[in-house]
Amino acid sequence: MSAERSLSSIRPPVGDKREAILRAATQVFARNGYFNSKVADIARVAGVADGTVYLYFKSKEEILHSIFDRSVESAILEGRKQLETIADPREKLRRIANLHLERLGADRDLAVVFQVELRSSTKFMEEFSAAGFAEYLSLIRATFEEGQRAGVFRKDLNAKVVSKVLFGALDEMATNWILSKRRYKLAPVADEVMDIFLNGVSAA
Amino acid sequence: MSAERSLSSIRPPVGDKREAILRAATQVFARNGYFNSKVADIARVAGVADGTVYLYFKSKEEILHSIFDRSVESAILEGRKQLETIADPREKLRRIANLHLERLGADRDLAVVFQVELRSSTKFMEEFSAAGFAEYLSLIRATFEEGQRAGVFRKDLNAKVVSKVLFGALDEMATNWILSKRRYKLAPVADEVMDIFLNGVSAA
Amino acid sequence: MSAERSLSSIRPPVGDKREAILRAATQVFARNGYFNSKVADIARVAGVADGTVYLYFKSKEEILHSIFDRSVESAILEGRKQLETIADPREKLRRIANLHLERLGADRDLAVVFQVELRSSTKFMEEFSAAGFAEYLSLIRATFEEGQRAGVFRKDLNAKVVSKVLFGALDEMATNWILSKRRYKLAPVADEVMDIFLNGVSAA
Amino acid sequence: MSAERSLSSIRPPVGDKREAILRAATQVFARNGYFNSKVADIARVAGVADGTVYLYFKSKEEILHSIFDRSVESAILEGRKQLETIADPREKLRRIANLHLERLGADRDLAVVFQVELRSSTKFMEEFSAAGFAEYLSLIRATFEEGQRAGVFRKDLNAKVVSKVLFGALDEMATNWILSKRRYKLAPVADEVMDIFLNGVSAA
DNA sequence: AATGAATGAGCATTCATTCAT
DNA sequence: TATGAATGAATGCTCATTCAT
Repeated sequence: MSAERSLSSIRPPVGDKREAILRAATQVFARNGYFNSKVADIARVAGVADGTVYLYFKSKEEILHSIFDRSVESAILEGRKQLETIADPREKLRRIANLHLERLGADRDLAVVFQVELRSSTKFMEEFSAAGFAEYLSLIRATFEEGQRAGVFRKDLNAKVVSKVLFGALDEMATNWILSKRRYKLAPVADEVMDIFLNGVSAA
Repeated sequence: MSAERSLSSIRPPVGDKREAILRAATQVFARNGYFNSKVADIARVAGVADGTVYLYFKSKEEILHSIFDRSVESAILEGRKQLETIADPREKLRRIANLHLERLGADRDLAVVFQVELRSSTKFMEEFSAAGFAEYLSLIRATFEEGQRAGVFRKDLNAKVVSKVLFGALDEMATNWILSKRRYKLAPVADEVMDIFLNGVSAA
Repeated sequence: MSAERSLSSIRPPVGDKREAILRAATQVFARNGYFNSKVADIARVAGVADGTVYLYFKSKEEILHSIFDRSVESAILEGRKQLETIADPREKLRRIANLHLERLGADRDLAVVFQVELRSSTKFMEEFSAAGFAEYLSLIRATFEEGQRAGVFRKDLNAKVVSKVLFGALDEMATNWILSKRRYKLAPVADEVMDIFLNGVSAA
Repeated sequence: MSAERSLSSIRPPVGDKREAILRAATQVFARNGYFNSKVADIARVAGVADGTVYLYFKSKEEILHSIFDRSVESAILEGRKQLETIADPREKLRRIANLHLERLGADRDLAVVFQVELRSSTKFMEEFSAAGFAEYLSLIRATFEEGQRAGVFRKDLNAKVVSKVLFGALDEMATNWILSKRRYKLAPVADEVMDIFLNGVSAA
């Protein structure tokens, strides 16, 4: 990486502008809302011309999709990687919860886009749901089912519902954090949620 | 009733048009999204002229607010009323959860507006949060605290977090129901959620 | 007239509402401009319902015409009457100038409508020109020609141009008075104008 | 010049579109009146898209202001320049009068905008008055005062009133020319006006 | 690849006018 | 006569997208 940087010409590396546009869009969408954001604003913040945006993205909507895709993809990758080193399903779920809130807590603008802007239309929600989101829920469900088989989680519970309950609880924490006037750390909230959740789903 | 109708003048009852517009807007917003909905569409569905909408509402945004206000107000009223007849805090929370999902499950368009359209902008979310929503969360929290004092709920839990966990779980059920291709009854899901939740928060 | 008044019922005399609407319109047009004035505003100021305006006038434009017609008509009538008692053409023109500025100076709103609003469109200007205005200019011209025949005014001048010069000078005084921040009496300005004018047109 | 043209790119010169829009707007305003003119009409006549108008002007109103500003500015510049070569204050005023009517007489549409459209609202009149118009009146007044000091004009006259009398007379000539069905040259009328005016204000 | 001037479809809102009562 | 709720045509302006350079 250092070699690449030192060798690279003054011209920015390929993909640099694409990144800049995604970062700019995250900021602009978070502060003005998707529908009130102008492509020109994104271009200005990214330091490129309006037309340049269309060299990297087909439309304003595709930018929103890309923000989502990029983040969920990396979240799932990192999640899977970390879970490999953990054996206990309860610890696995704790890890998922922590990662979930850590990531959102680390980038407020990104969190706003995820918690607010991505919910703007059923159409988008459906695509959103169809894509990485389903995979994310699956990861939770699979982990829970693993725990059911291992006898650490109640076998009478519907794993699908359980995974939604956990996701919903975490999602609500993130949304509340965004909207809260008070400034507090989001990640630690994961422990409180897991306390309730694990107590609710653990086998006697 | 038939007598009343036959005697009443041909003129529609006061508030008829306002109601028609709110109903039409709920449908239109639900199907196209708030930002993609045209006031002309709402007027057409409501069976009035475009200009008539502005005799009852100051702006398109005020229509969205009115849909929210009217529904939350009636939900809280009904909730409080029903809770009066119940003593057990666990049963109270079950009742809240049931009402929550029953109401949304009874009107898919309204549910879409609540679960999707009302989340479209931080600005609206903040107002939304500030208004009836905060009151709704309070109702849950107060009920939980009542249970803590009565010794039925764990005293080591933060009531604020607990109320958000419950709300988040229910909210997620509603959102999933809307987005689901499968058609199922939403209200019964409340029991599954409460099974996990109450198990998680009940005192040993 | 007194008999008529004392005999009239509590109900306002016929024409009362028409008058009220014209007065209201003069005020509203003067303060907001013709195009920015709403018929509803006029109705409110006149103390009648919106629809009532249309019982007395065919359209908003007709109200403007009526304000003009009524005023010019009465101005010409009064002008002719007063001129009958004067023999000297110079005095006659002085009288016309005084009446012109007295009338406008007596009702600022009316003056604004005359000096500003009535000039808003060539279409209106043309009609305006065709109607009473031409008659008014004729009155000035005839008086001047009378003076030429009597030998008091220069015979080498074109009476048409002269009448426009006088009208233009008076008109400018009125417009300036309206736009001026300073509050001063308009009528006395007539003497200053006539000093210059008569000196310019009088025979040696 | 031909070389320059053949070498210059196909791209039109900078300011070309702005000029085209101003010219088109002058024509459209003159023929339909400011309030009845649609921005779309202006765009069509200028040969540009509707949106392009807003790349050069902030609003429809700004177009009107710009027409006025551009013309008055150039008129004052040219006026001052020509006056430098003249010594006699009487000749200077004659020159002003001639320029005034020559300019308006040379572009009927522009004249209509000046004599009619710019008078449409007190608000505009006030701005209009405050801006270049005041400067124009000052130019006349200063010239008259110069003549008073030189002993060629009556010292008993109020220079402010005198300048308005002259402006008003010229203004009326322009307005009448616009409204007249007959087609005649406007500029020569200046001499007739000045004949009366100078006779009226000259010292014995 | 990059630019940014140009495009033109799209829409919330206003308000003169009508008409059932 | 009088009302005022209802109408619906009309338009300034925005902004995502294109494309000549």
